[in-house]
Amino acid sequence: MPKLTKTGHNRYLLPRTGAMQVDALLFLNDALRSQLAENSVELQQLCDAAALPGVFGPVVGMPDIHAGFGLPIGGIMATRAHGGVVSAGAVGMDINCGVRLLATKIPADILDKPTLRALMQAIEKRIPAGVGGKSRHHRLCREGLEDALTHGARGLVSKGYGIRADLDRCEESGCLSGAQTAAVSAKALQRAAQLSTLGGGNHFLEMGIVEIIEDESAANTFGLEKGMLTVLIHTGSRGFGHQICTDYTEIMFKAAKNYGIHLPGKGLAACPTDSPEGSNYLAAMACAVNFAFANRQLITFDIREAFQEVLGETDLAVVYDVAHNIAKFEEHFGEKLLVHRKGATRALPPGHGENPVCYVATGHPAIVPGSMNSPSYVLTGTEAAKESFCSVNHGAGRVMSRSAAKKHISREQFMSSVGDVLLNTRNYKQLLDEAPPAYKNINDVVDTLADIGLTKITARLQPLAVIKGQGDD
DNA sequence: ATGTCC
Repeated sequence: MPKLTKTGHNRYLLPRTGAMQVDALLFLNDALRSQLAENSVELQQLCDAAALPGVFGPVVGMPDIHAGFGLPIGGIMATRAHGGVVSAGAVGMDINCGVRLLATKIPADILDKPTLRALMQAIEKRIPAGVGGKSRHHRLCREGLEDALTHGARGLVSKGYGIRADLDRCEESGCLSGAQTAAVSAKALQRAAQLSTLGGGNHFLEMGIVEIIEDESAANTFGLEKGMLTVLIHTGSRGFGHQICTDYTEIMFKAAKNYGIHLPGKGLAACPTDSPEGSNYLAAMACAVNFAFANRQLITFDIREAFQEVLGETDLAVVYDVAHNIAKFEEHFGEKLLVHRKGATRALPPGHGENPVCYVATGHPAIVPGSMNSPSYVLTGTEAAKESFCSVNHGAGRVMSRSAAKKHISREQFMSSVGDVLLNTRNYKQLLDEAPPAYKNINDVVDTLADIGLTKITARLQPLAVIKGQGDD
């Protein structure tokens, strides 16, 4: 493995060596660099990805990088659309894990704690959270599933679960083309009954306040105003996407040798993009992408209903909905590429034609969720971000494994790290692996990119009330 | 991330 070499401010390189076809490029400040061990798993994973056939360099590591299954989380791997490979593990288990931000016209300071608690309860009553969990929209899951998988949020809006403006403010307008349910296993389809559930792990629903505005003009365009209440939805394709990743990792792992592909491990199992295995994966992946868009659309519907019940208010406007685990065909450096973003958020620069019409002048918002009491960010892409295939980070990134967090974070540390934020804690021990000390400092992570012009900060959101999925104990 | 190992 090559030595991690500093090449500039907040900039490191793993120069191509051995089987690597291309370099790996990382963005780290001094604090984040010191948290990354030489020869660490995440660095090895970047080098492994750089050795796949048809990879178009560099493989990129974001400042929130940490070890994942195959490609690290916080990793971007572009492959040639023709002559390259697609890897299920390089998209991730939670296909189209992503965030949707809603803006309200409600000044956050008029909501006292009992009102916030009432809103939390009205939301929790409607949206199952935690591992497992069955949808309360049973009829939709039964009769509308095919439509949700092929048309995503668009299918739901046409059924009355939202408005046209919601779709205008979603990546891909809430529907990724190319979805084919025939490419999805029966086992995965069974797990699709989780439509409109939150899930566990790092997923959450959060009410927050627009605390700082750094780019007044972009904030205006996005409908964000200082002091106003926001709602952030962080979830993905649940057991459905998980099953598709598992299924196709197995299929690709077995088929790779037929294409003469040497795999560094199962996590990066890959097949040619135009092979039957590769194109079937992309057709199934699109179903999971659409499932997640539909999931966030239904959750939006439920949250609007909850606000109606408690406040008599349904004016919750979608600011944007963006994936951070996805593979998409895009053009970069004049080449047609398949960009795998795993724990990385697309951030197109101003003027880029793929922006939604309403956001062409600013570039679409790239929404970066914090964790519990950590702030979330609204960012935009820049011309300089073309270096990272128009991508920014996706969160803070783990600094402690789940098991290490459960072992080392004390009750006192947990309580003080949560501070004044209202949390639906049933048993704090279940939330230790999600507590802020288990993560890197999100301000460091965002500043690492902002300092070198790879992104521009629009606004910072401070959490007020957070709903996390938990088990029964 | 995940019916946290069919």
